[in-house]
Amino acid sequence: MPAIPARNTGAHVVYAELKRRILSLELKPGERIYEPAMATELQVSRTPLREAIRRLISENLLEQQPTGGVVVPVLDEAEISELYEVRAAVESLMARNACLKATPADLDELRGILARNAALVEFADDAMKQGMALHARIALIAGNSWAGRFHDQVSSQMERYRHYTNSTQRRRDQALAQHRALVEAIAAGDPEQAANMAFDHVMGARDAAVRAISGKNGAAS
Amino acid sequence: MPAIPARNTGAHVVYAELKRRILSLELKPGERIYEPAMATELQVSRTPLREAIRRLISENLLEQQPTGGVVVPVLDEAEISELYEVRAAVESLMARNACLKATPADLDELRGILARNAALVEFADDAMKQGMALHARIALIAGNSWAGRFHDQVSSQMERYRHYTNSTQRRRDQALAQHRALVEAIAAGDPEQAANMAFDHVMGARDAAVRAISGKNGAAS
DNA sequence: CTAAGCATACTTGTATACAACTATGCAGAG
DNA sequence: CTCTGCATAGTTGTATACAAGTATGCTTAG
Repeated sequence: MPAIPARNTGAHVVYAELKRRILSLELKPGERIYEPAMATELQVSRTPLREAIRRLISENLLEQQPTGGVVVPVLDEAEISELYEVRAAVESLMARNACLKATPADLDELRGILARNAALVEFADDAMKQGMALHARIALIAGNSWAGRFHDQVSSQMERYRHYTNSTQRRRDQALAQHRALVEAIAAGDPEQAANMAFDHVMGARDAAVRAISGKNGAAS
Repeated sequence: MPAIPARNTGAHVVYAELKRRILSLELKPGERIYEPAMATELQVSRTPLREAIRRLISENLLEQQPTGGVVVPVLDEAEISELYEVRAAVESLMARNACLKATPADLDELRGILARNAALVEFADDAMKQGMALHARIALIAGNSWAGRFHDQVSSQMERYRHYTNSTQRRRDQALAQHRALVEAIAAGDPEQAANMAFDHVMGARDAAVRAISGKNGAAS
């Protein structure tokens, strides 16, 4: 029982389910959504379904066609690079702010996450989750709710590209080292350096992702 | 006649009208929206109205209350600072990218905007519009559509705070000088410097806005 | 055989009716 | 007098019926 009961309306459930399917690629990019069929499948009427669809359109997780009708946006490889860049900009800001606001307790927390991260560096999925945990914690310390919101949106979008950007062991080691350096920069109280480290770290991830993709394409074609 | 017919459904019209009222503060912060009354006023049924409302909630221009019912979000002065920071991060990224991609023609375009801006520096409203035109052009040159989207959202939000942040003549002169320096940094092809100039420029605007607000409050209380 | 026009089926957009839920005020017990 | 419980009015959430628009395939003229 959450402190705030948190409205659990049908439209919300449908929204969550559709979002899950989109991010997991269960709903394939390019696929069109027909309201009556989907409503039947999800056991609701078209009204709450439409509400969920509209919301997903706002979040760029569905696309309205000029002719009327919605489709799952196609994956555009060039977009990955853009998303990483925006994430870099936002995380850079967060690192800067976190640096200015972090308490000793916050620093302990970050180092704790780092330690857990180090223990899991060889497992791709867990390592990624821990990495996200670190960034999430920094976001919290930074205390800029708008930055947090945009960061969440970008992260959701990137989720769809997960399959393209599988990390290598080498890349994970590098990321861990960069995370360590970032936390130490925050601890040192140098906001410029913290911002730069965060930016470069994410941009490094971007480059790795772009290479991974062009590699796959190059091999395939 | 636009090349793309651009679906003009009732829900879209309602969306635009509500957004206009929210941004202009015609709908006052804290005010609740009752669907039947608003639907009658806008001469549509509740269905398209609700669709518009949902979309505005997604964009954080309306707020859903836990109990059910939507209100116009209250203006929180602390939020202005957050919004400026996010804008700084995004514009900084855009400046960096624009620097890497700008063609000679692009540079001419930017300098042209600067010239028009200089001519209007004493008129607060026009100066602001020209300033936005410059940033919009840079966004276009940067060619990161996601950054552009987020930038638009932040700009919309800031619109609501316009009344608080009236610029002074001194501030406008300073902004013009910074814009000139930014364009020259882009022209010089130094992405780091361009990014830093854009960041510092917007952060300067943030500080001015924060001072203006605390000044008003200090004087009032 | 090709292409234009039309009829038809289907999809989305809107209105309205109904159900579930929330808040407010009053009555009555403590 | 205060607080609890309930009745009632009003609001939001959902379903369904209808209207408007879109695409598809057939028919027919060239």
